[in-house]
Amino acid sequence: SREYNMIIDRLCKDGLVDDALNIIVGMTSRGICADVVNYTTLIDGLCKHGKWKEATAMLREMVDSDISPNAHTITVLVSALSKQGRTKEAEELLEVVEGHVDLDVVTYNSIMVGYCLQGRMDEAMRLLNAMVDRDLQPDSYCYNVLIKRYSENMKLDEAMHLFREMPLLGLKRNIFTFRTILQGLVQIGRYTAAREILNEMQASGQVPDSKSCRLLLKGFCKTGNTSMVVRLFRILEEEGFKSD
RNA sequence: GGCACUAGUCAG
Repeated sequence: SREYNMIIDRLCKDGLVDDALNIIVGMTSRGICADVVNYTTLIDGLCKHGKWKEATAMLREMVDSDISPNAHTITVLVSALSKQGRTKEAEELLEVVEGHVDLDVVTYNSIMVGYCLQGRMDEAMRLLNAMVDRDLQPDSYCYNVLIKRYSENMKLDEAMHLFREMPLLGLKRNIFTFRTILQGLVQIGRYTAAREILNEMQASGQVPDSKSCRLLLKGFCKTGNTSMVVRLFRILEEEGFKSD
């Protein structure tokens, strides 16, 4: 069934969801039982191509075949709803399945992203706390999303607070975390803070990626900070001017 | 018990 799933997934990601659906139909007609992974993969494909009706039909078919949805399945649905701004329905779905399905951080994060997209950061933070309440440890991914949205909304104090909180919770700040916070700081002209973060980053052994360097370079060029410009230029040089 | 493995989160 793994082999089938690789095909189903490939077809879905190539936009051939109808063909993917036919694979499942073909499986059942040959007496091969599609499993939760197969259904989830297809439902994800259907959701991502706007075929919500078909997606819910597949969910029903799955449940009718006595296959219980798992965290992945619920995440796929919740994520689709959230991205359409249907966060209320997404939360309702969670309420229905809580206690039956072991939801994980990714599931809650998907709704959190939905609230972020609506600019409802208070609700997004509520979801972060909901994870903790359910004994789920929010991961770097969750924090990166929040930091990014706070930064984009010019709420750098909130963003910085989360950024500082990460190591205290044992969360590793990766290249995306740093890029996001640097982007935010440069955007509102907090160059000194940006420089300090760069120091911190290098002190912790992280190499700033070229995107981070370039956005910093742009900022420090504007302020005429020659030493920083030179420093950033050197980092870029060592990386060989990659264009990611 | 450990590792690996086919699906999910704005890291476009």
